[in-house]
Amino acid sequence: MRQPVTIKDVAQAAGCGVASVSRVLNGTGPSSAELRKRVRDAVDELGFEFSEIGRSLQSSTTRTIGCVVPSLANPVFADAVQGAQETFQAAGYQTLLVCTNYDTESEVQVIRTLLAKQVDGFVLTVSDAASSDGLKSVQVREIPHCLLFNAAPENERSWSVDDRAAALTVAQAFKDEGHKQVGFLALKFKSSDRARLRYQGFVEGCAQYGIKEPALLEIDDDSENLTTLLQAFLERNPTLTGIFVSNDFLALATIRSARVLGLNVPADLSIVGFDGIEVGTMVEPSLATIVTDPKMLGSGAAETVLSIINGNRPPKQPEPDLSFSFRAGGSLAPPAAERTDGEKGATFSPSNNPPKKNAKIQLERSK
Amino acid sequence: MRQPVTIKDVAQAAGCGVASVSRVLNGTGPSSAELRKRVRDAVDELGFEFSEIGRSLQSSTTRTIGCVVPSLANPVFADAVQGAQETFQAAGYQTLLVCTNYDTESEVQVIRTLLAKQVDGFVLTVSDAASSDGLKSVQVREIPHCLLFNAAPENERSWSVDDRAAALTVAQAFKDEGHKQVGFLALKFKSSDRARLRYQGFVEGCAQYGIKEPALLEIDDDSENLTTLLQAFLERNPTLTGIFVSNDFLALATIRSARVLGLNVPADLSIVGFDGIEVGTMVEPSLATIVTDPKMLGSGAAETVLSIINGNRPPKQPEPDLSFSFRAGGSLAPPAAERTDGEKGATFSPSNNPPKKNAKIQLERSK
DNA sequence: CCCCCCTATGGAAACGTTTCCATACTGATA
DNA sequence: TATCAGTATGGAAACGTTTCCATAGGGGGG
Repeated sequence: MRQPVTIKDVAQAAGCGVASVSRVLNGTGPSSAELRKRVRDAVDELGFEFSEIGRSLQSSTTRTIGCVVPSLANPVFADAVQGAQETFQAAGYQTLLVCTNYDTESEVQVIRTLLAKQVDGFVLTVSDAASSDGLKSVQVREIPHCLLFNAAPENERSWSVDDRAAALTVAQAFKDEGHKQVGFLALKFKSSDRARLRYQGFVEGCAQYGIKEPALLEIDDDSENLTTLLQAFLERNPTLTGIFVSNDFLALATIRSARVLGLNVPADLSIVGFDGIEVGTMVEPSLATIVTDPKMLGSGAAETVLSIINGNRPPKQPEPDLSFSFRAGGSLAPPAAERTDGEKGATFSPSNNPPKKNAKIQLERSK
Repeated sequence: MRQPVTIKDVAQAAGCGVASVSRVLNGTGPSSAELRKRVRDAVDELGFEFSEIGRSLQSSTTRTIGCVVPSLANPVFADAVQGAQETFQAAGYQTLLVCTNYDTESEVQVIRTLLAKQVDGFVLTVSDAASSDGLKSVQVREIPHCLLFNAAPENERSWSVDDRAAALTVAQAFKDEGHKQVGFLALKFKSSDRARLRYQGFVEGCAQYGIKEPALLEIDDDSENLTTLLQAFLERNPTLTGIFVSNDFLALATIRSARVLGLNVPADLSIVGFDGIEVGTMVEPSLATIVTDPKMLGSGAAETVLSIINGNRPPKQPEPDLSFSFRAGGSLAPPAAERTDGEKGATFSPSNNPPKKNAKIQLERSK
């Protein structure tokens, strides 16, 4: 590695002072055409590029933003990060990304590290916004920041889905299909204020719609033995007809496990997810879920941070109750006992995009 | 934002010189117990933390790595980035992440920016390693780096799947099922050396196994109208019985489009994907695909960069032909005309995890 | 003709660290 | 007692920029 070509080398090669080089290259301050040429020639010859770190030291600004999320394995966060990163980049900022793996310990530590790196701002999804030490460090230093996916505590901004309201909607959907007893399944329940809010809203909604208080299944390890856990859960709650799963990915895994257990989704067990990832529309039956727009949220949080940095008014975010929508899908249907069409047990009945057996193209291809 | 507490403030508060503060805090050089206490007290009182940028200027090291990938929307890259990031973080390095959105223009530009930020190393997935200007900039500056997913040109290291060999395997799988004419579907074909290698290997494999040269369907826009394009493609190639799709996500979308067109997968059209994303095992029929381990690749590339930085021997990567495996799935089966079991047209026949209708749990729940 | 203002330029300070070097003190050895 | 080794400490340079300030020359207005 070699990169010892500094502004001084350019100045020497061009036969002028460093101040002149800086002025010419940055277009700040006057300079003669002749000097400009000499400087540019020297730059080309030496392949000079400014070092941002000298510049940062002087301007005490790094044009770098810290971005902290639990994981990229969940496409919700991947999309959000991408949205934030694009927005920042368009404004000339780079993004320093860290995943905490839902670990509170490392959450506070990485935030400290980013702080030491003198980032100009933060976009963060913390495990619990109300108690995060990492968030506190950011607050006391008064670094521009915005939460993402977290419920905003007092005096904080956050771009997020209204988890409680969304969960209410799910409860209503279960009610509309005639379910009387349902469950709630979440990963990392303890370390996520989002999962807690969803559960809370769901409990509330069930009460409101006359559904029995939902049974809670909380799993820690990464769905290694989801099938076993699900089986035990269903044996403990034999009259359950539906489960609200706190994210789509886990919901799909749950459907798979249900199948392994010989259950028909949705006839024996309805599943509703959360997030609205695209593959949910590609599977059979399609996944009923809460649709969100993570990329927009990430981008919005980024805009908010930029506005704080620039002293502008922060952008308006969508109304909380418009931050999500319910998407019907084949994985949610009336429980088998409730069915009126006698279809009980009809496994894999197509529930979206039903094949048109006689479609034009098939005829054409039949030879 | 306020953070004007520097080592000088600490020195003043502790009544000593800055050199002593540095020595005490970094544990370098001798110091008296009494001084140590005074310094630590001052630090606590002022809430001092080192600024990495002063340190970087002095040490000409940033403990920051540039990480460039096309997109995070594809879980393959998200996983790889996560793997790389974790490895770097464990070694005390932060990751500066940029997505190029498959745009060559911005690829070179962001690399320049990262270079100016004085990153200590790079992990990159470029659109075409053989011709990337961005990669060249990194090379001439002799910054430690490692490619990821790209085929390695001369004198370059890369952690990647052997795309060509994997595509050969796919061709063989099609042959084994009795397919005689197949197609290849890819997104961003032009701007990805990976897709090109897969195509090339597939063509080669088809020739080798006596399959007609595969028809190529290349789509640019994000599968907006995939169904229409697929329909036109199938009309142009009416005897096609299978398609190799260059990534799993697109493969799932293709299956959906095929269904919309009234086709039965796999009876009318077999699909094989590439990547091995987990949801491929959750859908019905399950997706036949090439399984890779992106997180491992990302982590490996990171290890390689670290070893270059530290002057160690780079880690050994898995043998090219062990970098992937074929996963059978319900989306690949003999073409309908070839079938011997008379099952033609049996839509949605379960192909994995077949429901055990009389499983214990179902009996228990039947009341 | 003097003064002032404008353009062009360079020197030097400042940003926050680390580290080299010098100084001062303490015992211990010769 | 003089010398030496070792510990404890502070001053100052260096890292690569930007920017303030000073200098210098030239032209125009009084």
